[in-house]
Amino acid sequence: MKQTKARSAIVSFLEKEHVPLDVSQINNYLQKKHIFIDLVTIYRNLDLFYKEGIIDRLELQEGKFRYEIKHKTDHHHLVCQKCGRIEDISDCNIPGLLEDIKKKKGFVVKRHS
Amino acid sequence: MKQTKARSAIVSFLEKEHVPLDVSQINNYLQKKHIFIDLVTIYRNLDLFYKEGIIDRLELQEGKFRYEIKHKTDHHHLVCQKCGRIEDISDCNIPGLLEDIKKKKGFVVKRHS
DNA sequence: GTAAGTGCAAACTATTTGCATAATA
DNA sequence: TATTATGCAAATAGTTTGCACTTAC
Repeated sequence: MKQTKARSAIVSFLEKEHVPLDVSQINNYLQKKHIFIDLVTIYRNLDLFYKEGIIDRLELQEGKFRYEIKHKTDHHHLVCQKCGRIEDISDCNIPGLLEDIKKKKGFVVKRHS
Repeated sequence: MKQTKARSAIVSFLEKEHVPLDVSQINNYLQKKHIFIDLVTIYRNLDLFYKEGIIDRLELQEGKFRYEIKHKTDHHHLVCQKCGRIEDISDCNIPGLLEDIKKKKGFVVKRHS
């Protein structure tokens, strides 16, 4: 993977923010910083980062994807219905649940949301 | 809410199937049964059913919504990466988790996925 | 009869693809 | 220089809206 202006800018924005961002938020931020990157390039790089396991991609019932730098610890998101604020929760005993699922349902969970 | 051919057909299909269906699956089924309902009408009725609490709406990381008749018991979905089969899991102690979230984070969970 | 539902056309949002040009290693 | 990345245009998928016509109650 080559290092480019587009990639550095996108990754460092995702690292700075700690909430899941959608493509238009990323685009607006870059424009404000006078870093001009085509929307298509943003999409392509987010796909790449996602496939490489650098970022997570999630849906929060909005009909679009959001992206965030992969945390060390697994977690989920709380979204305030009034102000849209997003917070993390990380103590849901996911590993125990995944083990249960494997035993009871025979599914090995590769990814969840 | 008035009873119409479109609504009966959509609800009875959702009741018959027990997996979350997307709009094109619903549309294909209706066409096969020679029940001709505009896509827009399907969308409008699914929105209505969702707002009325008759059905659930979920996203399974596909970039689109799926709908299913609201179960009595809360549950989540296992999606097979190879064949796309969807199964339910219902024993994840969600009520306990929601109680924890209220205490620890101050969020009252109205809806989750 | 009147309010609510539907179809059709068109718009809109999110995302993807093709191809020629440009930049990285 | 060879490969990979980017920009621009255009296409596609999913969903929503406006408006005139139709149907349920």
